[in-house]
Amino acid sequence: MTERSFGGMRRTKEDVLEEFRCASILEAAMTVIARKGIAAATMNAIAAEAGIAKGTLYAYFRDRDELLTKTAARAYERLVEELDAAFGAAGTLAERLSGVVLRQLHFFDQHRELFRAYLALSNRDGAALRKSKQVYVERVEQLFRDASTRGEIRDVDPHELASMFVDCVRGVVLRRIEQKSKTSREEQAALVVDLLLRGISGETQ
Amino acid sequence: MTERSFGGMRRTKEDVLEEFRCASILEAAMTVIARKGIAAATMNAIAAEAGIAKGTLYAYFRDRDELLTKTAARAYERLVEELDAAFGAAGTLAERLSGVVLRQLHFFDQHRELFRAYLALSNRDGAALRKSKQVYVERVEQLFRDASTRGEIRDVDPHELASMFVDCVRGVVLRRIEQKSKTSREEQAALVVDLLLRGISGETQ
Amino acid sequence: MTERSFGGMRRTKEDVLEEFRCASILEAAMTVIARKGIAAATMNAIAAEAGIAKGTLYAYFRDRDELLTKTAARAYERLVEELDAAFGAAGTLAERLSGVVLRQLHFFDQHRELFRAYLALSNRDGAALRKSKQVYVERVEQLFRDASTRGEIRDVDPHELASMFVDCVRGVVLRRIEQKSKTSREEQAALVVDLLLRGISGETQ
Amino acid sequence: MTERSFGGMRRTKEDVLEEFRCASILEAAMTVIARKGIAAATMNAIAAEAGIAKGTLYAYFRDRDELLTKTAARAYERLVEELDAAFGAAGTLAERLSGVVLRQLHFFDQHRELFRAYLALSNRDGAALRKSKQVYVERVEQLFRDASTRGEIRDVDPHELASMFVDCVRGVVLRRIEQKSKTSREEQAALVVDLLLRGISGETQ
DNA sequence: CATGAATGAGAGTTCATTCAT
DNA sequence: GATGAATGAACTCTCATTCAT
Repeated sequence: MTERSFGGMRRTKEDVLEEFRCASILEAAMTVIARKGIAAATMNAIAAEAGIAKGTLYAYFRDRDELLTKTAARAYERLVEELDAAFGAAGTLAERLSGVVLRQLHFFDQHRELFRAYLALSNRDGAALRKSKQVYVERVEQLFRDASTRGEIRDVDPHELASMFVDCVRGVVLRRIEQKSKTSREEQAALVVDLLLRGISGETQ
Repeated sequence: MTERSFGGMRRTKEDVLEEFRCASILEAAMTVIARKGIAAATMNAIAAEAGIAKGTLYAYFRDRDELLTKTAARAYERLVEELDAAFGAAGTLAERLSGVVLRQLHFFDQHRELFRAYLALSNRDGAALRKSKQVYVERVEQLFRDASTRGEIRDVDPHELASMFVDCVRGVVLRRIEQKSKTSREEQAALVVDLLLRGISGETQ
Repeated sequence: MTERSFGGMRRTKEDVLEEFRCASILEAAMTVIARKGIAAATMNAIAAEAGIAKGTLYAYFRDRDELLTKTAARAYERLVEELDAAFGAAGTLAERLSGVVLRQLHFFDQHRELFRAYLALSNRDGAALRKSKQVYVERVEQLFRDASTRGEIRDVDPHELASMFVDCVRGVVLRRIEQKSKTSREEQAALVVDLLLRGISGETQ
Repeated sequence: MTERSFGGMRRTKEDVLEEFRCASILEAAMTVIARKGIAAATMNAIAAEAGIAKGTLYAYFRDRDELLTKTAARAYERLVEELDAAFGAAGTLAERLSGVVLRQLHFFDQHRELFRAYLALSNRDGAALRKSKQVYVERVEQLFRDASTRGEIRDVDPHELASMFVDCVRGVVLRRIEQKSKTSREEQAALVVDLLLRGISGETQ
């Protein structure tokens, strides 16, 4: 059971190292983008931030485009990881949605810089990015499907619904960061969810 | 009636000319961005599109950044102009919102390329842009204020409401363009407005 | 008859300027290549030699490849210009060929550095180069055609003949430069021509 | 019979190994150059072709320059080996020269790619290359010396003669490859030799 | 010794900006 | 004021070379 016993193990070891390097480069890219925007995220700057040589970047990513696209994808993954617990929580739709929004507000309150990276990166295109974005949206979508199954909500295209929800939350975070909103996270989360659930029609309902 | 007679007039004349030049440069910038994206919108390309010399751009804009930011601002103005009639129309909130969404979907269906410019430009920052964006949001906001006054809707922060509405519509347009949505504009508009008004809670309401 | 009289004239003026710039860049390229070889002929080095900025090169040549190929073409043109009188001279084939060889030896004795450029450049490919090379070979070819018409030589494919002549002369120049040959130009020229005309068979002929 | 018993033997053994390694690296270099040209012959590509690690190249060659120069030298050696039989054959000068040309045409018809390597490499300088080139020329030279001794040809500097012959043959091969000549190898060989022997003067001889 | 990940100097190229005309 | 040739800083990307494993 030594490392030598299984060739596969050694392979894995190298893979782990490579993965680790990739990850720290992506991390560095996110940091730089968060700090100075995407245009200033030069290969030079990213390499410096990662503490490696410029040329080394090209050992892990074909070119700048691939690096940035994968950075975007990684950013979405990070968000999904962060929200995983919230997505998996039990409760009514309202409770679960509130949980998600709250967690997201919390996450970006703590990693304000990261949000700049999201905005800057989310317009890029590329299969990898689209896939990661999709994963995120699908998690939200599932919440609505569940609620639909349980008869909690009326019948609406869950993909469109999830997309709109995501758009709204993104906007809320943006405004929160820009305007240093004084409203508490809880209130903001409640507002979004309340609107979505009850709509804005007159009080009589 | 010599040129000297009315200094003020001449001033104005020149101003008009300057404004006209500015406008056509911004127009050219939007065209280029729509066609090839923001990265390809070099000073060269914009000048060529505008039919003037590269150096002349600097007589009207301090640098590329100012030019792009003002282009973004102008893009929002264009949208507001386009939607002016819809904003001013009479009717219930639902009717008016539907009108706005519909008009916007229609506008971008016809000027699909323009939407690329919006996306590309909307993340820039700068006072001019913020102001134009704000004008757009405020027009929406007013719709909600009116409805609130008339008791059509319950009491919700109209600014937040308007912002979310804008976010949602933008998302709808984006998905419409990306996925070449088959749903009619009318259906999509109705869906958005319906959701916003009634929420998604169970059918019983 | 002022310059303004003819739009065409002004046009020409600009063209002349452009042509002049191009020419001096090509000159610079040849100098650099002659001095350090083709690999060291970087855009930087060429620009420095020409006394202009690196970026300016790209106003006159699409990229390095085009610049180098045109440099090669220009080098052949120079040679042809240099040999023009010799090609046009009257006399027997032997006299004319001797004149050509002699002139070429003379030319490269004076511009020894240039020869390095020829060697370095002559292996490149590209239509422009091929054409200029062809012009050179065709001038030689014509000498043989004339001689053939006049019955001075037996019937041999003149293109092949010219090519071989060119190859031989090139070799002679090369050896002359490398070994700092002590033989006089006249002797060397005579040798080449004599060999070509009489061949090397036994004295009895 | 331990390893220590014959230091000399071990030395030799290692030398053989080293020589073998060197040879296969040079072989690999030639293959790469023939396939993609000299510019694409990176240390990486050569190592990959040779099936060894990049760093190992530096155990056998000081740097890229030495490797390429020795590759050029090796290329000449290969040619000489190929022509060895032809050089050693009996017969008149005409027969022997024809044999050499024919063999060379044959060799490059079969290894057309190799010729690219020759052209690309032949302009390099360095003692090793010069020496190998010289060996090749000297073999040709010997043919002329023999013929001279036997009174077959008139008295001409055999080195110059050999060099010109080599230049001509190179040219013929080049044109043959470029223009996919339809003439048979035999005819082309005969032409070259005939010209050299009899010259081109009028038929009357 | 062989390896190949890491290095970093330096290549080609682009383009915002300036300024003499 | 308009022009566009010229600039040169800055960018992406390559690759010969080194050195810890």
